[in-house]
Amino acid sequence: MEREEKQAIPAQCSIEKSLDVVGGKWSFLVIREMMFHEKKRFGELKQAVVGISSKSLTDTLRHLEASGVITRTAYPTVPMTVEYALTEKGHALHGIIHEMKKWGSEWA
Amino acid sequence: MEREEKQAIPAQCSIEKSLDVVGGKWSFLVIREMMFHEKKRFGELKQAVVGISSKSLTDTLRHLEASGVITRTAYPTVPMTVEYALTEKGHALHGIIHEMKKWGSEWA
DNA sequence: CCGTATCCCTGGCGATACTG
DNA sequence: CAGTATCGCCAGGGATACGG
Repeated sequence: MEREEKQAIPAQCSIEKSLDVVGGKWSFLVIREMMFHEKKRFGELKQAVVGISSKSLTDTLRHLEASGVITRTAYPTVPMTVEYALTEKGHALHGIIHEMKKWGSEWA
Repeated sequence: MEREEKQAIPAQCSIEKSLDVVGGKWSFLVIREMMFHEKKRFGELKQAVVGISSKSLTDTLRHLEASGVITRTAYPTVPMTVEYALTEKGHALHGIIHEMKKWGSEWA
């Protein structure tokens, strides 16, 4: 029987599940921006998240989108216009963001 | 054009400051263990945090210690005994851990 | 404007062996 | 037991160029 899963990465506790979504290097910073602005375009995010490259931003956005945390909406304008927004699941991350801001301001 | 001038990379908002402490790959999982057990020895942590290597655990512990989140106490027994514990600053991370557990259980 | 496609290099690990 | 030292892999991510 499968009593034993992979010994490598077995038990997905709630924290591990969260980390799988927002554990990336840039995840929190991207989400933070979106939480404060409701809608964000690619270029705006790239400017706001200081130091991120196009590739890393794309990767982060794709991952968050696949995780159901954000939505991507493309408008057939010329040039192209794309807007990203938090889903309900994404907005629910507010508690974590809030606690991190709080701890960072008090202790770090 | 009239954008708020955020300093290049070192723009340390509260979230970035938090990430600098607990943004590591294993940080949250190590802290989680210590938050539930008050005292933890090296070997216990290595068993509890499934998949972590000695090197990564050492690196994580050193970083957390340098950040003032945990303390390291070595007892001159044979063989050596070392205990790690959260500081007040470390215990203050409870809010973040709690929110991550909550979000992970509800959404992930 | 919003990406994707390459190239390439760093460093983050894991594995192993060894020490106090 | 609790690390340190060393090697080596390979994925992450930066830089650049280009396509829709």
